[in-house]
Amino acid sequence: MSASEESPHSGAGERITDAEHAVMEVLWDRPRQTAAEVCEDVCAARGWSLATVKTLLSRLVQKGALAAEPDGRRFLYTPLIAREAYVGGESRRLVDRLFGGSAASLVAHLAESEALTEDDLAEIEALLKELRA
Amino acid sequence: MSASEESPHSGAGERITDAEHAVMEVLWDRPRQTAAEVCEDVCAARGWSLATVKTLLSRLVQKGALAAEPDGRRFLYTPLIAREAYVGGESRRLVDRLFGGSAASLVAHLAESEALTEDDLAEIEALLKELRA
DNA sequence: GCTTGATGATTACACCTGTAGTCATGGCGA
DNA sequence: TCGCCATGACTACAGGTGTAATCATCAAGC
Repeated sequence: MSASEESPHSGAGERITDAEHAVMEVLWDRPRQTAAEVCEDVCAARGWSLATVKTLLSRLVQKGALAAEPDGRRFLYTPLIAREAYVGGESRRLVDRLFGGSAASLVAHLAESEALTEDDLAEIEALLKELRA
Repeated sequence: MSASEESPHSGAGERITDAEHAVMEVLWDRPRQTAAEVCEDVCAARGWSLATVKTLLSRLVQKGALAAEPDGRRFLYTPLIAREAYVGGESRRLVDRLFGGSAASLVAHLAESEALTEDDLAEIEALLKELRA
Protein backbone atom coordinates (compact mmCIF):
# COMPACT_ATOMS: atom_id res chain seq x y z
CA MET A 1 0.00 0.00 0.00
CA SER A 2 2.91 2.29 0.66
CA ALA A 3 0.57 4.63 2.45
CA SER A 4 2.70 7.59 3.26
CA GLU A 5 -0.41 9.50 4.28
CA GLU A 6 1.57 12.62 4.92
CA SER A 7 -0.45 14.70 2.52
CA PRO A 8 -2.24 17.62 4.12
CA HIS A 9 -5.97 17.51 3.55
CA SER A 10 -6.14 21.15 2.67
CA GLY A 11 -4.28 22.19 5.77
CA ALA A 12 -5.63 19.89 8.43
CA GLY A 13 -3.24 17.39 9.89
CA GLU A 14 -4.87 16.11 13.03
CA ARG A 15 -7.66 13.64 13.15
CA ILE A 16 -11.20 14.91 13.57
CA THR A 17 -13.08 13.00 16.23
CA ASP A 18 -16.68 11.98 16.24
CA ALA A 19 -17.98 14.81 18.38
CA GLU A 20 -15.94 17.29 16.42
CA HIS A 21 -17.33 15.89 13.22
CA ALA A 22 -20.86 16.79 14.30
CA VAL A 23 -19.74 20.38 14.64
CA MET A 24 -18.03 20.31 11.27
CA GLU A 25 -21.20 19.11 9.60
CA VAL A 26 -23.08 22.13 10.87
CA LEU A 27 -20.43 24.44 9.52
CA TRP A 28 -20.12 22.66 6.23
CA ASP A 29 -23.83 23.10 5.87
CA ARG A 30 -23.57 26.79 6.61
CA PRO A 31 -20.17 28.43 7.21
CA ARG A 32 -19.51 31.54 9.23
CA GLN A 33 -21.57 30.77 12.26
CA THR A 34 -20.98 31.72 15.88
CA ALA A 35 -20.66 29.23 18.69
CA ALA A 36 -24.18 29.97 19.79
CA GLU A 37 -25.53 29.38 16.31
CA VAL A 38 -23.72 26.10 16.00
CA CYS A 39 -25.10 25.11 19.35
CA GLU A 40 -28.62 25.81 18.16
CA ASP A 41 -28.04 23.21 15.51
CA VAL A 42 -26.44 20.45 17.53
CA CYS A 43 -26.92 20.97 21.25
CA ALA A 44 -30.45 19.69 21.23
CA ALA A 45 -29.70 16.72 19.00
CA ARG A 46 -26.67 15.56 20.97
CA GLY A 47 -27.67 16.78 24.40
CA TRP A 48 -24.73 19.14 24.61
CA SER A 49 -24.29 22.40 26.42
CA LEU A 50 -22.95 25.52 24.77
CA ALA A 51 -19.71 25.02 26.69
CA THR A 52 -19.18 21.71 24.98
CA VAL A 53 -19.62 23.23 21.55
CA LYS A 54 -17.13 25.96 22.42
CA THR A 55 -14.59 23.39 23.47
CA LEU A 56 -15.05 21.47 20.25
CA LEU A 57 -14.78 24.63 18.18
CA SER A 58 -11.55 25.54 19.95
CA ARG A 59 -10.07 22.14 19.37
CA LEU A 60 -11.04 22.25 15.73
CA VAL A 61 -9.40 25.65 15.33
CA GLN A 62 -6.29 24.27 17.01
CA LYS A 63 -6.29 21.35 14.66
CA GLY A 64 -6.50 23.68 11.72
CA ALA A 65 -9.86 22.35 10.66
CA LEU A 66 -11.68 25.61 11.26
CA ALA A 67 -10.94 29.28 10.76
CA ALA A 68 -12.10 31.70 13.41
CA GLU A 69 -12.84 35.05 11.86
CA PRO A 70 -13.23 37.82 14.44
CA ASP A 71 -16.58 39.54 14.32
CA GLY A 72 -16.78 42.07 17.07
CA ARG A 73 -16.49 40.22 20.32
CA ARG A 74 -17.09 36.80 18.91
CA PHE A 75 -15.88 34.60 16.12
CA LEU A 76 -17.43 33.31 13.01
CA TYR A 77 -16.24 29.80 12.38
CA THR A 78 -15.66 28.43 8.93
CA PRO A 79 -14.33 25.08 7.78
CA LEU A 80 -10.81 25.11 6.41
CA ILE A 81 -11.01 21.60 5.13
CA ALA A 82 -13.54 20.60 2.55
CA ARG A 83 -16.14 18.06 3.44
CA GLU A 84 -15.07 16.17 0.35
CA ALA A 85 -11.56 15.83 1.71
CA TYR A 86 -12.73 14.63 5.07
CA VAL A 87 -15.22 12.17 3.68
CA GLY A 88 -12.67 10.94 1.22
CA GLY A 89 -10.09 10.42 3.92
CA GLU A 90 -12.45 8.55 6.18
CA SER A 91 -13.68 6.38 3.35
CA ARG A 92 -10.18 5.54 2.33
CA ARG A 93 -9.24 4.67 5.86
CA LEU A 94 -12.11 2.25 6.09
CA VAL A 95 -11.37 0.69 2.74
CA ASP A 96 -7.73 0.30 3.65
CA ARG A 97 -8.41 -1.16 7.06
CA LEU A 98 -11.19 -3.54 6.23
CA PHE A 99 -10.95 -4.27 2.55
CA GLY A 100 -7.26 -4.31 1.92
CA GLY A 101 -7.53 -1.07 0.02
CA SER A 102 -9.94 -2.43 -2.53
CA ALA A 103 -12.94 -0.20 -2.92
CA ALA A 104 -14.55 -2.81 -5.09
CA SER A 105 -14.46 -5.18 -2.14
CA LEU A 106 -16.40 -2.67 -0.12
CA VAL A 107 -19.05 -2.41 -2.76
CA ALA A 108 -19.15 -6.16 -3.04
CA HIS A 109 -19.61 -6.44 0.67
CA LEU A 110 -22.39 -3.90 0.76
CA ALA A 111 -24.12 -5.66 -2.07
CA GLU A 112 -23.81 -9.12 -0.59
CA SER A 113 -24.87 -8.03 2.85
CA GLU A 114 -27.97 -6.55 1.31
CA ALA A 115 -27.01 -3.12 2.50
CA LEU A 116 -27.88 -1.96 -0.97
CA THR A 117 -31.50 -1.49 -1.86
CA GLU A 118 -32.88 -1.97 -5.33
CA ASP A 119 -32.77 1.79 -5.69
CA ASP A 120 -29.16 1.88 -4.62
CA LEU A 121 -28.29 -0.69 -7.21
CA ALA A 122 -30.06 1.23 -9.92
CA GLU A 123 -28.36 4.42 -8.88
CA ILE A 124 -24.96 2.83 -8.90
CA GLU A 125 -25.57 1.28 -12.26
CA ALA A 126 -26.51 4.62 -13.70
CA LEU A 127 -23.43 6.12 -12.15
CA LEU A 128 -21.20 3.50 -13.64
CA LYS A 129 -22.70 4.00 -17.03
CA GLU A 130 -21.96 7.66 -16.78
CA LEU A 131 -18.42 7.04 -15.71
CA ARG A 132 -17.69 4.60 -18.47
CA ALA A 133 -19.29 6.78 -21.09
CA MET B 1 -33.27 4.32 7.62
CA SER B 2 -34.84 4.09 11.07
CA ALA B 3 -31.58 2.71 12.34
CA SER B 4 -32.39 1.11 15.65
CA GLU B 5 -28.83 -0.19 15.68
CA GLU B 6 -29.46 -2.37 18.67
CA SER B 7 -28.74 -5.54 16.76
CA PRO B 8 -26.13 -7.77 18.40
CA HIS B 9 -23.19 -8.57 16.19
CA SER B 10 -23.34 -12.16 17.21
CA GLY B 11 -22.86 -11.44 20.86
CA ALA B 12 -20.45 -8.54 20.91
CA GLY B 13 -21.74 -5.31 22.30
CA GLU B 14 -18.70 -3.14 22.88
CA ARG B 15 -16.80 -1.40 20.21
CA ILE B 16 -13.60 -2.95 18.90
CA THR B 17 -10.75 -0.48 18.74
CA ASP B 18 -8.09 -0.18 16.11
CA ALA B 19 -5.39 -2.05 17.97
CA GLU B 20 -7.85 -4.73 18.96
CA HIS B 21 -8.92 -5.04 15.38
CA ALA B 22 -5.42 -6.00 14.36
CA VAL B 23 -5.58 -8.87 16.81
CA MET B 24 -8.99 -9.91 15.57
CA GLU B 25 -7.70 -10.08 12.02
CA VAL B 26 -5.06 -12.58 13.04
CA LEU B 27 -7.63 -14.75 14.74
CA TRP B 28 -10.12 -14.48 11.94
CA ASP B 29 -7.39 -15.67 9.67
CA ARG B 30 -6.65 -18.61 11.92
CA PRO B 31 -8.71 -19.23 15.06
CA ARG B 32 -7.57 -21.05 18.19
CA GLN B 33 -4.20 -19.44 18.61
CA THR B 34 -2.31 -18.67 21.79
CA ALA B 35 -1.17 -15.23 22.78
CA ALA B 36 2.35 -16.05 21.71
CA GLU B 37 1.17 -17.23 18.31
CA VAL B 38 -0.88 -14.11 17.78
CA CYS B 39 2.13 -12.08 18.73
CA GLU B 40 4.21 -13.82 16.13
CA ASP B 41 1.77 -12.50 13.58
CA VAL B 42 1.42 -8.91 14.70
CA CYS B 43 4.15 -7.91 17.12
CA ALA B 44 6.70 -7.40 14.40
CA ALA B 45 4.35 -5.54 12.10
CA ARG B 46 3.05 -3.16 14.73
CA GLY B 47 6.09 -3.00 16.96
CA TRP B 48 4.26 -4.49 19.90
CA SER B 49 5.49 -6.53 22.80
CA LEU B 50 3.86 -9.78 23.84
CA ALA B 51 2.46 -7.97 26.87
CA THR B 52 0.53 -5.64 24.62
CA VAL B 53 -1.01 -8.51 22.73
CA LYS B 54 -2.04 -10.13 25.99
CA THR B 55 -3.74 -6.96 27.14
CA LEU B 56 -5.61 -6.68 23.88
CA LEU B 57 -6.66 -10.30 24.03
CA SER B 58 -7.96 -9.82 27.56
CA ARG B 59 -9.93 -6.77 26.59
CA LEU B 60 -11.41 -8.57 23.63
CA VAL B 61 -12.46 -11.47 25.82
CA GLN B 62 -14.04 -9.01 28.23
CA LYS B 63 -15.89 -7.38 25.40
CA GLY B 64 -17.21 -10.72 24.31
CA ALA B 65 -15.43 -10.56 20.99
CA LEU B 66 -13.19 -13.54 21.70
CA ALA B 67 -13.59 -16.88 23.41
CA ALA B 68 -10.70 -18.13 25.53
CA GLU B 69 -10.61 -21.88 25.49
CA PRO B 70 -8.36 -23.34 28.18
CA ASP B 71 -5.59 -25.49 26.81
CA GLY B 72 -3.44 -26.63 29.65
CA ARG B 73 -1.85 -23.60 31.18
CA ARG B 74 -2.77 -21.23 28.41
CA PHE B 75 -5.73 -20.24 26.32
CA LEU B 76 -6.61 -20.66 22.74
CA TYR B 77 -8.39 -17.58 21.50
CA THR B 78 -11.16 -17.71 18.96
CA PRO B 79 -13.35 -14.97 17.54
CA LEU B 80 -16.92 -14.95 18.77
CA ILE B 81 -18.02 -12.41 16.25
CA ALA B 82 -17.78 -13.06 12.56
CA ARG B 83 -15.55 -10.87 10.48
CA GLU B 84 -18.53 -10.30 8.24
CA ALA B 85 -20.49 -8.85 11.12
CA TYR B 86 -17.69 -6.56 12.17
CA VAL B 87 -16.94 -5.34 8.69
CA GLY B 88 -20.62 -4.87 8.03
CA GLY B 89 -21.07 -2.88 11.21
CA GLU B 90 -18.14 -0.63 10.51
CA SER B 91 -19.22 -0.06 6.94
CA ARG B 92 -22.71 0.79 8.01
CA ARG B 93 -21.42 3.17 10.62
CA LEU B 94 -19.42 5.01 8.00
CA VAL B 95 -22.25 5.11 5.52
CA ASP B 96 -24.62 6.40 8.18
CA ARG B 97 -22.23 9.01 9.49
CA LEU B 98 -20.92 10.38 6.25
CA PHE B 99 -23.43 9.53 3.60
CA GLY B 100 -26.73 9.88 5.38
CA GLY B 101 -27.17 6.14 5.29
CA SER B 102 -27.03 5.93 1.52
CA ALA B 103 -24.59 3.31 0.38
CA ALA B 104 -25.04 4.50 -3.16
CA SER B 105 -23.68 7.87 -2.09
CA LEU B 106 -20.58 6.16 -0.84
CA VAL B 107 -20.05 4.42 -4.12
CA ALA B 108 -20.70 7.63 -5.95
CA HIS B 109 -18.12 9.36 -3.84
CA LEU B 110 -15.54 6.68 -4.38
CA ALA B 111 -16.17 6.82 -8.09
CA GLU B 112 -16.00 10.57 -8.36
CA SER B 113 -12.91 10.85 -6.24
CA GLU B 114 -11.24 8.39 -8.51
CA ALA B 115 -10.77 5.95 -5.70
CA LEU B 116 -12.06 3.36 -8.11
CA THR B 117 -9.77 2.04 -10.75
CA GLU B 118 -10.94 0.83 -14.10
CA ASP B 119 -10.66 -2.68 -12.76
CA ASP B 120 -12.75 -1.78 -9.77
CA LEU B 121 -15.43 -0.41 -11.99
CA ALA B 122 -15.46 -3.51 -14.12
CA GLU B 123 -15.63 -5.68 -11.05
CA ILE B 124 -18.51 -3.75 -9.62
CA GLU B 125 -20.35 -3.83 -12.89
CA ALA B 126 -20.00 -7.57 -13.06
CA LEU B 127 -21.19 -7.80 -9.52
CA LEU B 128 -24.25 -5.74 -10.22
CA LYS B 129 -25.11 -7.81 -13.22
CA GLU B 130 -24.94 -10.88 -11.09
CA LEU B 131 -27.12 -9.35 -8.43
CA ARG B 132 -29.76 -8.16 -10.83
CA ALA B 133 -29.83 -11.42 -12.69
C1' DG C 1 -18.67 54.69 36.00
C1' DC C 2 -20.54 50.26 37.38
C1' DT C 3 -23.13 46.17 36.68
C1' DT C 4 -24.47 42.61 33.64
C1' DG C 5 -24.64 39.51 30.06
C1' DA C 6 -22.27 37.41 26.10
C1' DT C 7 -18.27 35.12 24.70
C1' DG C 8 -13.73 32.93 24.06
C1' DA C 9 -9.98 30.94 27.04
C1' DT C 10 -8.58 28.06 30.62
C1' DT C 11 -9.05 24.34 33.52
C1' DA C 12 -11.20 20.00 34.98
C1' DC C 13 -12.14 15.40 35.01
C1' DA C 14 -13.63 10.81 34.00
C1' DC C 15 -13.26 7.31 30.66
C1' DC C 16 -11.10 5.13 26.68
C1' DT C 17 -6.99 3.57 24.19
C1' DG C 18 -2.27 2.19 23.27
C1' DT C 19 1.43 0.30 25.24
C1' DA C 20 3.70 -2.18 28.56
C1' DG C 21 5.64 -3.72 33.27
C1' DT C 22 5.01 -6.71 37.29
C1' DC C 23 2.96 -10.45 39.82
C1' DA C 24 1.33 -15.04 40.85
C1' DT C 25 1.22 -19.64 39.53
C1' DG C 26 2.01 -23.93 37.80
C1' DG C 27 4.57 -27.27 34.79
C1' DC C 28 9.01 -29.00 33.62
C1' DG C 29 13.77 -29.90 33.40
C1' DA C 30 18.10 -30.42 36.36
C1' DT D 1 12.92 -31.29 44.99
C1' DC D 2 13.85 -26.67 43.42
C1' DG D 3 14.31 -23.02 40.62
C1' DC D 4 13.10 -21.31 35.96
C1' DC D 5 10.21 -20.26 32.29
C1' DA D 6 5.74 -19.62 30.15
C1' DT D 7 1.51 -17.54 30.77
C1' DG D 8 -2.62 -15.05 32.16
C1' DA D 9 -4.08 -11.47 35.61
C1' DC D 10 -3.41 -7.21 37.48
C1' DT D 11 -1.53 -2.67 37.51
C1' DA D 12 0.32 1.47 35.33
C1' DC D 13 0.44 5.46 32.86
C1' DA D 14 0.46 8.92 29.19
C1' DG D 15 -2.33 10.88 25.73
C1' DG D 16 -6.87 11.41 23.46
C1' DT D 17 -11.91 12.30 23.84
C1' DG D 18 -16.44 13.76 25.64
C1' DT D 19 -18.45 16.87 28.43
C1' DA D 20 -18.59 20.84 31.06
C1' DA D 21 -17.69 24.52 34.82
C1' DT D 22 -15.26 28.59 35.75
C1' DC D 23 -12.64 32.71 34.56
C1' DA D 24 -11.48 36.92 32.25
C1' DT D 25 -12.99 40.43 29.38
C1' DC D 26 -15.54 43.61 26.87
C1' DA D 27 -19.71 45.96 25.08
C1' DA D 28 -23.91 47.95 26.29
C1' DG D 29 -27.25 49.77 29.28
C1' DC D 30 -28.48 52.24 33.71
